[in-house]
Amino acid sequence: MSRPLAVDRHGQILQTLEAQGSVSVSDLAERFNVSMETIRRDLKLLAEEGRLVTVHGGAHRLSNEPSLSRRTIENAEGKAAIGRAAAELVDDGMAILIDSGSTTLALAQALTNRGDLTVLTNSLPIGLLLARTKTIKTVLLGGEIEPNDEAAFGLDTLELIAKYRVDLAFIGAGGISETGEFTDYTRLAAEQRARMAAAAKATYVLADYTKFSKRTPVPIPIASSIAALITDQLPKGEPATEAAARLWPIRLAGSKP
Amino acid sequence: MSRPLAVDRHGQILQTLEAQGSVSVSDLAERFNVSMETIRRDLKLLAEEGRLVTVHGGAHRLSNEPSLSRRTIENAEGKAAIGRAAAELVDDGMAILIDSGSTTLALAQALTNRGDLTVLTNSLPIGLLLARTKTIKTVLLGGEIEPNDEAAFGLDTLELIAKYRVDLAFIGAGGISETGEFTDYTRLAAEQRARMAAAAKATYVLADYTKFSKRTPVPIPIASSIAALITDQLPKGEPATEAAARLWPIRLAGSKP
DNA sequence: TCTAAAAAGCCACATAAAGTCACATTAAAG
DNA sequence: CTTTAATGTGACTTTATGTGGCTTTTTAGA
Repeated sequence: MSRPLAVDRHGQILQTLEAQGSVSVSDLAERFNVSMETIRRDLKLLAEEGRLVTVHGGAHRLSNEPSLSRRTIENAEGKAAIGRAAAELVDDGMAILIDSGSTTLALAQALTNRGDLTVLTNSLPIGLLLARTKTIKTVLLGGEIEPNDEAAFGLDTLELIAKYRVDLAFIGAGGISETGEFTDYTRLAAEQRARMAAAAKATYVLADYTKFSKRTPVPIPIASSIAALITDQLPKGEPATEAAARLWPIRLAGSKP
Repeated sequence: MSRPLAVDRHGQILQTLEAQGSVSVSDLAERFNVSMETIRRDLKLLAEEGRLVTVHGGAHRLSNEPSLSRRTIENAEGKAAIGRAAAELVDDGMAILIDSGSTTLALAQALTNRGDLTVLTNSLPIGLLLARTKTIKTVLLGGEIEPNDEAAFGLDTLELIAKYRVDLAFIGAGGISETGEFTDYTRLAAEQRARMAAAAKATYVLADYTKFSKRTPVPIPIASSIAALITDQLPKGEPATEAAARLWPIRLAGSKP
């Protein structure tokens, strides 16, 4: 008795996955008239090839598509406006430093059609994005990668930052405290952002309006002054809003280009 | 007794393949009234001509859609096999170093379902891929990004490499010389790969068969010895093949260790 | 929140289909 | 009539799949 080709099954599994987003082991077993074990072996194989990810009970397609990672960003429009506003501050020939984060990623996207720039970043998505332009010289500040940020943090990163001097630094923040200070989730991240600021002649903080209502534990110890906070809107009623306005110059990014 | 022409059979096999995407050995044997062995010989021949790819039980046409990211990768199947073979050398708890390149990316893909590993890499796609697993601790060896490799090279990278010691290093190569040495495109890349090897207790070179016919200008000055060259097949007639086989132990991916 | 049943996963083993290789056979070519 | 290329055959190896026992995860109910 001849046996149906396993590759056909694999192809159809991937095709189904493409259409439906996810598949279950039991459905596939029934559909192809094979045992669940066989389907599991198929999925395991395809997962090893990086064509899907297995989950309990089945598999789903990998969410590597840039559309998805962008789709999940909170307040994407506001962040894009901030990114465009920040990009206007960057002149040709400058060396700049871009911190990790979704807001700073928007800045990087606004810079992709530029040339003659040197950009230092600890963010993998930003580094990859800018390197692909082939016109922007990109330096990745390496170190241990924090999976949630998809960026490098740690001793190595701090040492690398110390080796460079840039014209501008664009840093993010985890939140803004009632006293108007920028705060972060961890001591390390806060220190690293402070060092980034110290390596630049001028530092801009990029934070969209959602940050005004977020409280994170560690203040970022910024020694030098901040050139400005760039944000999209100032929420009224938040104590952080007025306190920050007293401490730093604020630039409001125009929403539409 | 007259015998039907083999070329006619070959043509019809390819035609069927074009229409159906895949064919099985047993179907073809029945259809042409020849033995399975004959069909296998046909498929093997056509596969060597690059007109189809054989799979267990039959064959399928190549130009399908091998996923968006790996579409442009030459000899993706061979590289995937090398990646899987290399992944078998990695035990839980190890710290390993993975060089940039499409072959080493295949290794990273084969490692995505693993945990309890520390991986150092200078490649952005590899770093991003492994960081997203959230189970593999990833360290990005930063530096200036080479757009074509999407990986970091340079003084910073060299200094970072020097700070680490790993169990295994997996490095790529631009080509293999007539004397069996591994070669690279630039002096810097060659030096960096040598330093990677020096940071590891054991070093494996991953190079698929296409490298045996590529000549690049700079030999990689590997001081310590190479544990093995992992490749998918050894092209006959290439002077590099025999020379390399005399210099290094060779592991063929797909065969047993 | 805890607990037990159900579902899913994993592993080792069994088996049949598929593959490989050496050698025999046969048709075509010289 | 020999030589050669293609094909078939049979022994053996490898691969794919199924099965059953056991563990892990999920779900539902107390």
